[in-house]
Amino acid sequence: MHHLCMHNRIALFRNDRGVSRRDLAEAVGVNPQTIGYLERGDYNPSLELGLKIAAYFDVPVDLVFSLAPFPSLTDALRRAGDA
Amino acid sequence: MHHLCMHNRIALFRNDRGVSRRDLAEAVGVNPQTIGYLERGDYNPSLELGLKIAAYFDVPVDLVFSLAPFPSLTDALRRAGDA
DNA sequence: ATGATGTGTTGTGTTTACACAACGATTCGT
DNA sequence: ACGAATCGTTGTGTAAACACAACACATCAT
Repeated sequence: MHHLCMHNRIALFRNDRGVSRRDLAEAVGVNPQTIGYLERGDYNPSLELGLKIAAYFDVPVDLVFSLAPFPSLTDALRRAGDA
Repeated sequence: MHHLCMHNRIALFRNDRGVSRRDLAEAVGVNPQTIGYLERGDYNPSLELGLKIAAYFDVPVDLVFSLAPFPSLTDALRRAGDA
């Protein structure tokens, strides 16, 4: 498959919730380095792993992963009325 | 990663919309056989492919893919009030 | 000062998601 | 009766998602 790049907010959610890579990795059943690979975009997760990660953060998948780039955090917060 | 099985309703949506494997494959940019492999659970899609398929059917990802088994169509329709 | 913890990265394997070609079976249009 | 389209399946090859070990660097607690 020719792949257009995949965007994710794993690091964002992880920092927000104060959980380490090791914690997340353990929770979803992968190697801690795998989380690192995902965060820096070195490779794209399987759908299964994507679903597990989203489930761990208790948000819908498309809040964590998207084919289109995510808006900046500033914009997202502004739009959420959290200013 | 140790994987618990992945469920999908690709064939269901495909039949419902009257689209062939070739059509879907073409739309999401994979080989037609790949769709067959996915439908019969021979392997699990990448997150990218999962997102593309859900986007093609214009539904959220978790309507097409789930880590837990889907309810029977009968139950789903009953719950939807389509009886 | 030292040890624990989190992060970033690199390297070597294994497994699996894909591509692509090929074939048989069924149904449908003509 | 014939061909076209869809489906189901099998086989071979490649690229990428993983596992796991290892190491450098920073921060923080003791």
